[in-house]
Amino acid sequence: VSDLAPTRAAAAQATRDRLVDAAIERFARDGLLARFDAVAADAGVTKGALYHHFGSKDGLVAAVYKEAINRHAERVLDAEDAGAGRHTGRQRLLRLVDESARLYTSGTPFYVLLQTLHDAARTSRPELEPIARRVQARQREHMVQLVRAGQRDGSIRADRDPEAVGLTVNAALQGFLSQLSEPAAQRRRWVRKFRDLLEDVL
Amino acid sequence: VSDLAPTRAAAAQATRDRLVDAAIERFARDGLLARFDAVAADAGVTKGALYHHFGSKDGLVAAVYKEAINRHAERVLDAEDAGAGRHTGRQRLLRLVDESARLYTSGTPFYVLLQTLHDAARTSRPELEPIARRVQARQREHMVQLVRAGQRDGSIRADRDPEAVGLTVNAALQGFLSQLSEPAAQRRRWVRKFRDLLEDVL
Amino acid sequence: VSDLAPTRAAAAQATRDRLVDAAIERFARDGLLARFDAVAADAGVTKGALYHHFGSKDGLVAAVYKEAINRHAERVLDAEDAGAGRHTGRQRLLRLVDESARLYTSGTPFYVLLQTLHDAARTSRPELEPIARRVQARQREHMVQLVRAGQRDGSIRADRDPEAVGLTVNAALQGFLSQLSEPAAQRRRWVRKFRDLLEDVL
Amino acid sequence: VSDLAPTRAAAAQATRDRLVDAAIERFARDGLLARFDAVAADAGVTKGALYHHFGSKDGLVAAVYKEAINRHAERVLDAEDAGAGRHTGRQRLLRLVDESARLYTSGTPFYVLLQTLHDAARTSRPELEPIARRVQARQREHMVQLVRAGQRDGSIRADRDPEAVGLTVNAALQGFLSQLSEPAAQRRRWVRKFRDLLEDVL
DNA sequence: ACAATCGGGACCCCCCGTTATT
DNA sequence: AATAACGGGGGGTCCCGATTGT
Repeated sequence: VSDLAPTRAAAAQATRDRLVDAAIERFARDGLLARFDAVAADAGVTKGALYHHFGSKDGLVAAVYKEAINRHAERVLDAEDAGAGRHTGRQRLLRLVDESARLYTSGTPFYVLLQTLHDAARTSRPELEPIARRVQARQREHMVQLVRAGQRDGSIRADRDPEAVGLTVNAALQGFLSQLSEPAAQRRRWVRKFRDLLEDVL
Repeated sequence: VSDLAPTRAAAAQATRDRLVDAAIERFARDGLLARFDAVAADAGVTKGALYHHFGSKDGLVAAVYKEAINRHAERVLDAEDAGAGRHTGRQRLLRLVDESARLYTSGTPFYVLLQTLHDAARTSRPELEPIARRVQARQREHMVQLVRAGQRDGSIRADRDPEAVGLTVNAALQGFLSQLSEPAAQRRRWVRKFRDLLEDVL
Repeated sequence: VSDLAPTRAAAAQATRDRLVDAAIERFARDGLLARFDAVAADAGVTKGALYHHFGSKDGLVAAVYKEAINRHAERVLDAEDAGAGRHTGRQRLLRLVDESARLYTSGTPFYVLLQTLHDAARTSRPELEPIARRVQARQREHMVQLVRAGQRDGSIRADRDPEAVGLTVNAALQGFLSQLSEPAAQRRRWVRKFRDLLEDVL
Repeated sequence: VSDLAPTRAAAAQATRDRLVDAAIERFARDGLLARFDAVAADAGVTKGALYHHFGSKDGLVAAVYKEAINRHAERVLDAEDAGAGRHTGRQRLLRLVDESARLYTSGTPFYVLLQTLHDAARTSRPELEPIARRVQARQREHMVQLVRAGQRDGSIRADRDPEAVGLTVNAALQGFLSQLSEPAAQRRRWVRKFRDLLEDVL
């Protein structure tokens, strides 16, 4: 008749989503060491449900990581193509830099968490490494593609090695943004200086 | 009296050193979550000694962090002034990049640990933050100084903003080297490309 | 209507049988602490079905115990009357000893499980006790009957107390066969020695 | 000066002993599934101390098993040599049978526990197997020795195979006494009948 | 200075049972 | 009849720190 009444599978999916959301918030505030059932309690269910959906705490962390990555990617890609006027490779590259800086320095719990997850993947949680590798590779390739596009449309100097430029921009951006201990204003100032240098170099 | 026989204080210092060394090795292998008495056992003493010297586990971690930073700084500064010929700012900057890359991609437990400590300082262990801030600040300033020196001796283009260049090099280096999941060869290749780009830009 | 098409009830019975079979295998391998849904998964259904058929885990264990006892009894009684020639009480008694030894030392999961269930009935699972008592009583009586039959047909010395002999044979057999930790060959050697002694004593 | 003040090591040993005693009582009443800290609480300490002394619950169970075996062995060996008059092999063998029956049918928690531990060693707790094997082997050998001694001193018929007799007595005894579900009076009656048969056969 | 022992809390895992659903 | 989601409690492990002794 109608799907006004949530079907079984839909309700389960909703629960799962609530759990991921709750985990993002809780992990962002308390770190990845946050208690297992605190997350469940935040989502209004019990540990049993959490265990049912994710199998273990590691499973939950992995799910959160994937979800966080996807949400960030969506935002950044949206920004890249936003705005009026022409979209040269150079413009898109700079917009990506700006938007990444804006988001990561926003100080929102979400980006604190995302940074934490990236770190954990490299150090304390090797099981997240494959996920991290994939997202890093995708990001690097995307950067290099933007440089190549810029060279094709004439907005970026053709005598630069596109791979060198793309990788460097990516690395510098990461380097700047991972200095979480510095105040956001400071980091933004650095990125601006970096951006100006970039304008000269491209 | 005489210090031919090792004084009580000297013996204590020796124990303390052994503990720090053991902690570096153990943390490098098992991560910072390694057990408190595993470290002590490695050093041939018991937990009591550790507690006596460092007060708490956090105290030990902090001591290890400081020690690791000092050891790294020593090595890198040595390399910067090594070699024959003139030591222009440009040369010293490039040597610093090379040597940092060499060390961090060496895969030795020591550098795995150092990276882990940097990460922990910004995410899971806020008490390490002050230490991290100081070392980062020193590193950034040192980079900028090298660029300025290069501009004074004519080895680096004078129309670049020295702060922008120094900070960017520092950030990019960190970005490249923190990708621990990538094979060392890969990371070294990236740094080489970065170095070539740098030669053009400076 | 017709029962050409398997009726609902028949399908249910088939599921029940599959569950018992799966439980025998799983319990034999992992012990009675095996997980509830592991059994169900082995049978290709979920926990719910198990709960539906047996009410609880204890219910399943009890059902398995009864089933295992029946299967064993069938085999042993078959063997007792097998073979050509006369079937004196003595012969039947010795055949029962031989066959029991053969089966329990076979090392098949089934007999490992049967032994486990006997043990559990007397220690950790008092609810199985009534079942165990019945089967033990039946076994003892059967032994004594065989001795009495042997005395009637002249194959066993008449001056022995039939109850003493029957109970002792039963007990000794249990004692020998419950030494699961010893290699089967060892246990079989013991039973052979016991059999030889028995030939002299009967 | 004096050891009135309990030295450190002695106090620790006392704690350890209290823990073993508490575990014996608790396990005897509630089975081996008894809670870890219930034992500790009974002994007046906390889980931490228990963990310190035995490493794990399995470690505690193993320690309890060993201790229980030793206590039983002491009692039974004492009884074997007790009483006035000559100590022929035959007498000692029969006394051992009597005393074992008396103890195991005493219904004391201690012997319920001992039986439980024997069972667990063969089924649910393979890590106890080595301990069980050793004690069983010792018991078997002891039985056979008694028969041999009896044959040497003329109290037991020389034409019996001593190994067959010893092993059979041992096995039958185990078989009788492991029928925990039967009332003690019943089991004692059986053992008496067995004893009478034995008198005829030896 | 260092050792040995003990206190104690927190947390994840585990798994059984039940309910709503088809 | 059978499923899948969910509730919910309990236990062992772990490990830091404190105390007491030497």
